[in-house]
Amino acid sequence: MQLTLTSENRLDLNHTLTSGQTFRWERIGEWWYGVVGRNVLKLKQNNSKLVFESYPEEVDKELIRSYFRLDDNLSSITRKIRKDKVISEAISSFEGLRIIRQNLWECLVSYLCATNSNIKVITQMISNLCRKFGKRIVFEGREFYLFPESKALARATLSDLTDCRLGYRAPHLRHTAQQIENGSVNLHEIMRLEYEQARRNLLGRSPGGKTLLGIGPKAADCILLFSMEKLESFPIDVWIKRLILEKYRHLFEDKFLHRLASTKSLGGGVYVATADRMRSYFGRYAGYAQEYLYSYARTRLAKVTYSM
DNA sequence: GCATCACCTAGAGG
DNA sequence: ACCTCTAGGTGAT
Repeated sequence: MQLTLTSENRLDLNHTLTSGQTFRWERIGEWWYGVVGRNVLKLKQNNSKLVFESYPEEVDKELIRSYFRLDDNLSSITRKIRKDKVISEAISSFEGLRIIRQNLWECLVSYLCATNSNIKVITQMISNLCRKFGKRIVFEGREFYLFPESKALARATLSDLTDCRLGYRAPHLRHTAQQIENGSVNLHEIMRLEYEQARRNLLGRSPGGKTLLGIGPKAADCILLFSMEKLESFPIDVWIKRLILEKYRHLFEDKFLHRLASTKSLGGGVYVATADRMRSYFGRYAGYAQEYLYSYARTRLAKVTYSM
């Protein structure tokens, strides 16, 4: 099957799949292989043609369209977020980079695992989880695994999870899986709320403690952006922090910049204030701006540690 | 609220 | 060989 891209729904598969949003895609030769929902997907792009296959079920164009958010009018969005020279250069360097529409549960687990880690290690953790708890599918002689159901992770023993090299995240993940499984947290309901309200729910505290262990402001923003349709969400990780301290100082007061620079990990207050400012600057598609800036920062910015 | 600290892990650099 | 640091942070005190 194939799908024709137009200037309205331009897509760059490589930029999109290497942007650190998802941890489940692998490039083998000229094809990208990944697992989406119940199927293995195999994709390649020739200019405006997107060729795809799937297994075991045949997926239709609509699934591809939805997954890569091809209904977002990218040229209109980039026009709206192109506020300055920095973002402008980022957009030009990564044309066709899109936000991927991820599954709620998979996204939650992925970003719970992503705390204080790096892409390579995160990919390994997720892969271990899928191999241990997900359904196996053999396609073209290769093994693939579906993403495990919440039930499977809620029932998992702690040692099964630590075997997946999750480290201190293992009890967080099990607790979170149990909250989902017993219905005390309903991701679909949270998704229906407005950004602020949804974020409060993800970070929420209940009398007994935190509802979703392992989910802080950064992880919450990623979940909101990648799986809850909150395109205004602007997650701040170390790369975006570096970029802000280098290129967007003028948006903040000196005193605040000093605080931002001096804290190794962004505490709640500093994080929220920074993210709020960036959201108000870029507007309702701030999340797209963040993705372009993130790719730009990772490839262009020198690695400097800001500690004053 | 706000700092400080501990925490799994793999890999790089001294 | 060993340390130390870093990497898409969060939770407890």
